[in-house]
Amino acid sequence: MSIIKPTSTNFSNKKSLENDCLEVYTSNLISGQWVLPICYALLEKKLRFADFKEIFPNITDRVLTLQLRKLERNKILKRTVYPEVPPRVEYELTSIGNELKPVIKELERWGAKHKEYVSVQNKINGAN
Amino acid sequence: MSIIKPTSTNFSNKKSLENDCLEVYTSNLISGQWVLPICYALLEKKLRFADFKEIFPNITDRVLTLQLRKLERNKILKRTVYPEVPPRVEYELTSIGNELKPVIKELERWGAKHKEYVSVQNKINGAN
DNA sequence: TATGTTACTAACAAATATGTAAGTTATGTC
DNA sequence: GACATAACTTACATATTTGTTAGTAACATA
Repeated sequence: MSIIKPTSTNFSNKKSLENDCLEVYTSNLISGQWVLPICYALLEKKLRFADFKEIFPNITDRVLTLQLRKLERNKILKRTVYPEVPPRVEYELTSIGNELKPVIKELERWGAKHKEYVSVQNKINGAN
Repeated sequence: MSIIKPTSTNFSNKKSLENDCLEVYTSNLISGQWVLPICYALLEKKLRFADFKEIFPNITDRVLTLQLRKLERNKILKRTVYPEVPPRVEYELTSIGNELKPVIKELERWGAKHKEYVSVQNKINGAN
């Protein structure tokens, strides 16, 4: 999400891993601090740039733009610009974007279980 | 995965997002370039340090150590050191680690669909 | 006493992601 | 003509992750 060097070890490792492992491919598509929350919000309804800033008061214009553009590039959302002034831009999930729902649900489900697991383990081991 | 500043904007955003969104919580736990491949490999059987290096020839000792330690810290895997020389250390998934299987499957499923979606879209739009 | 083995660690460097602050654009309304 | 507006962009700074290279420990065996 910014400038990447197609010649770096990092880049080539990333590419070969995402080629070999579909789960890494997906993980790379939904990486980015605000990507999942953005998709989550879009599952409910289409949103404008300013809507996101209201939902996520701590995101900056720059990072919001970067993450939205990445999602657009990967066809997870569609960006519609209305030729008005001041500009109006709407973001909505594509069909494959909408299909992220079960993925997100699964992540949530496991996350809840993990939290529970950790708290139980900590009790057993008498952590404070 | 290394030194983090608990006072940075980045850190506090991350924390508040993972508090509010379970899917972000999970995503943060399975982030790290080699984490999912490591877990994937461990779903089949327990492995030693050198086994990982054989499976992933491009990972370095340092990064492998970092990622394994992160997984251990988060109780996704268990590290067993045998008091021998030369040392023998075995890594295996905990029960919650094993439960990552359906998560991984879901990520794979969506990834395959996404690849298909993108290729179809490209045909429609006459991309070369 | 020197060597080999395995699983690391340390010091440093590069790459990538995120954050800060200050513009810019185009046009309708005052 | 000056101003407000929404959705950005730019230049720069910081934070975090990943990679490179060169060790280290501890003991069994040669």
